[in-house]
Amino acid sequence: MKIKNFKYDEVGLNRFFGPLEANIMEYLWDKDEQSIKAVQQSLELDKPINFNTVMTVMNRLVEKGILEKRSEGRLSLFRPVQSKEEFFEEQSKKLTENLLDEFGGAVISHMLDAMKDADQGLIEKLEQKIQSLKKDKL
Amino acid sequence: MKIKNFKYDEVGLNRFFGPLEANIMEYLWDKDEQSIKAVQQSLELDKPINFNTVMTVMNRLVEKGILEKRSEGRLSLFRPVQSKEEFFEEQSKKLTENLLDEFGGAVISHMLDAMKDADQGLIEKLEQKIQSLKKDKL
DNA sequence: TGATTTCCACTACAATTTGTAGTGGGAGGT
DNA sequence: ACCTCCCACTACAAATTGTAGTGGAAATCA
Repeated sequence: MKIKNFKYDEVGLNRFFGPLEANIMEYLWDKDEQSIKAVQQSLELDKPINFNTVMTVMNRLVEKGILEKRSEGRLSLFRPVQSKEEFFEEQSKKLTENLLDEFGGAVISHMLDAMKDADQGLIEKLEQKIQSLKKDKL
Repeated sequence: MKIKNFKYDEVGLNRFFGPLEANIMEYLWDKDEQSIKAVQQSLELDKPINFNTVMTVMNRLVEKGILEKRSEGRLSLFRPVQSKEEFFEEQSKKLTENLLDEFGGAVISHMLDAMKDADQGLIEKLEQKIQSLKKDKL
């Protein structure tokens, strides 16, 4: 099932997940494979959270293909299918492709506008990339 | 309220709206200010759609700040706040900024990768943009 | 062994979003 | 006075996300 939405008005993981989901993913990406209890106890440090609530959301993340579930005896252990880096890599790639498909050249303009005030090095890098791309085309 | 989500697995207006909302917006962007009845009758050509259904969704679009509502006697007329071009311009801009904020340079790489297989004209355009950017910096 | 604790499955409910549609009221025409 | 048209208000359904109860099975403890 994977990710379906990119939220404008959130930041980081919250762009892709609900707030509780995001906290769970954050923890699991930090700690790798963990039990529900471990996750729940960690979240509990912040504010009270029911064990069953955490369990339900984690199981839903499994259904969505975000987490993997493994049984160790009667204990269930959960782990992200992708690393955080892989996840962000994939999402940024998909979003970029989606944006280019949908809006084409306008995205390029916006991108350069946004970069103009910012990173000069990025523009250099971009230029080099373009040069090498042009060479490939010949 | 405005737009909150960008949907990966849809296309065009359906990335920003539900399917009925999208049809309504499509029609209003084509025809400008229209009554509910006019919209409903147009949609009806495709498949049966209840007048009240169209009305409810249009009123919600007003609440979201997408449409403007005006009363002409006892008739209500609706019109998009932005032109379709303005809308896409704003969304692509916001999304691009969001993407750069969130993922930085990775987006540039993905962009170039995506472009490589595709649009040669886009690369030219990009190069020109960079040239003019570099001039501005001097 | 019997009681208690731990962990999980199953189930259910609430809020939000989007599509759907009924009821009823007021305005205008016949 | 009646009928039609348009709208306001209300309600319900599916999906998504957060929340949590009940109960069963396994492990632990007395």
